[in-house]
Amino acid sequence: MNHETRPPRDLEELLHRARRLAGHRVAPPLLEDGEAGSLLHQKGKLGQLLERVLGATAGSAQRPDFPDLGVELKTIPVDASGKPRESTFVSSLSLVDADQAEWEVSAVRRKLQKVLWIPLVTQGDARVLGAPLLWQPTCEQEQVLRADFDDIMGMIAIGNVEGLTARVGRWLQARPKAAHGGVRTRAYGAREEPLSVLPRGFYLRASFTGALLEDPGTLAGA
Amino acid sequence: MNHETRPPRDLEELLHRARRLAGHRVAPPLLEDGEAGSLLHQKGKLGQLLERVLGATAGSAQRPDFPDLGVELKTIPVDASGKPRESTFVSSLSLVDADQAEWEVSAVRRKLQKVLWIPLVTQGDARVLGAPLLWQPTCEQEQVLRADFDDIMGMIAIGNVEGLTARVGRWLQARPKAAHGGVRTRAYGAREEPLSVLPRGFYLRASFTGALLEDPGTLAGA
DNA sequence: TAGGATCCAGCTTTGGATCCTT
DNA sequence: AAGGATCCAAAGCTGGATCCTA
Repeated sequence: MNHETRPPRDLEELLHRARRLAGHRVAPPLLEDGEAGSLLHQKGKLGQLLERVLGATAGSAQRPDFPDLGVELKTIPVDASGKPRESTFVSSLSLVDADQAEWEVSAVRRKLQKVLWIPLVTQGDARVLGAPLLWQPTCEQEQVLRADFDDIMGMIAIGNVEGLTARVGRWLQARPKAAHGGVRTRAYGAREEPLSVLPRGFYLRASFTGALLEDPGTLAGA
Repeated sequence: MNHETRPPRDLEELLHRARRLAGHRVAPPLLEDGEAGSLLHQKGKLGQLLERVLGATAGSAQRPDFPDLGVELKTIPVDASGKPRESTFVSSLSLVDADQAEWEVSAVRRKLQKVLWIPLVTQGDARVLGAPLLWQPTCEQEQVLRADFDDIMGMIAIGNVEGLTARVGRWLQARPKAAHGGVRTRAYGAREEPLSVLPRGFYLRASFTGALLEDPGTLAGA
C-alpha cells in the first residue's frame, strides 16, 4: 500500500473500489511500513489513507476530492448500531465576508453536491470500514439544506451573532470551529459594535447523517 | 388564610391580586394552621392554596379555574434565572377515543385559551412567587400549537404510536403520564394489532414557556 | 381514577478544545 | 492558517416514576 492508486475512471469504478474495502479492519492492514501502532486515534489520518487508496487527487477548498467525478469523500464514525458518533464538518464559515452568502455558489453546496460516505464502525477497540454510500441530495433535501443555510446566514447578516446557536437549522447547523482554544474572530453586532467570537463552521447534524445512512431513499423534507 | 376568597370580578381584579402575591415567600406565610412544615415539597398543594387565595372556584376538566373570566391558573416552577425547571402539563390524551381529535373543541385549546401564569422561583431552599403573566395566544402562536396538536393526533390516527415520541411538536409535545408506574392503556398499531402502551399527556415544552415568560411579545411562530 | 405537579436516571446535544496534515 | 476529524464536560431533553388531592 505504498503506491498511489490511479484515479477512478468513473463512478462505477470508485464505488467498486469502496465496496471492496467494506468489512476490512482498519488497524494494521491500511498502515504503512514503520507506522504501526496507534493509528486508531490519529485524527484525520485514516481519511487521508482512504483518499490515497481510492485514488483521490489532493482536494482543496475549491476542488472536490475526485475532481473528474465531482465527488467529495467523507469518512463518518458510527457506533456498532450504525449511528453517527458526531456531527460532520462541511466547511468553515466566515463571519466577516458575506461574499459566500449565496447558496448557489456556497462552499456548503459545492461540497454536498455529491458525496461518497464511508462509515467507520467503532466496535470496542477495533474499527471496521462499512458499506459505502454514494449520495446526491434530492431536490427536496436540497431545499431543506438551503433553508438552513439561509437561516444561518440571515442571522449573521442581521448582526444577530449571539442568537446563532447550534440549535438553528434542521439538518445543517453552525458550531464552534476553533483552530486551537483561544482564537477569536471579529464580527459585528446588530448595532455595528464589534464582537469577539469564536470562529464557526458548518456541520451536518448526526441525526441527519444517521437517517441518511440508514435509509437514503426515505429521508425527505416536509 | 383560612377563608375562601371571593371570586374576582374581572381580569383587573384577578391580576391585581396576583401581583400583590409576587415577591412573597411561600413556606410558612401561605400555610394553614397545623399544616406547618414540609409543604415545600408537597406536590400540587401550593397550586391549590393559590387557587383559594385568588378566589378560583373548583376547576374541572370542563370548566376553567375562573369560569366567569375564562382563565386557567398555572403555577410554573422556575430557577433563579427564570427558566422553567420542567415542562408544563396541559391535559391528558386518550389514545383510544378520537372524539377530542379536533383542535377547535380540544381540551388543549380550551385550557390554553387564557392562562394566568404564576412563576414559583426556587432559590436553594426557599420558594418565592414571581410576577404573574396573563397570556392569551396570538393567532400566530395558536397556529403553531394547532400544527403540533395535529401532528400528534395524526400519528395516533395512523396508528404510529411507536413513532410518537416527546420529540414531535415544536411547542406542544406528548409525554408519558403514568398515574402510578405500571398502568397501561390499549391502543392500536398500524396493522390493527393491539398495543399496550403507557398513557400520555399533552405538555408544553420548557423552552416554550421559558420564552413566553421572558418576553411574551416577541415570541412568534415562523 | 383523573387532574395536577415534581423528581430523576440516562441519553443526547451543545459548545467548545485538541489533534493532525498541508 | 485552513481543511478535516475526534474528544469531552456540562447542559438540556426524554421517558418514565412518584406524589398529592378531590
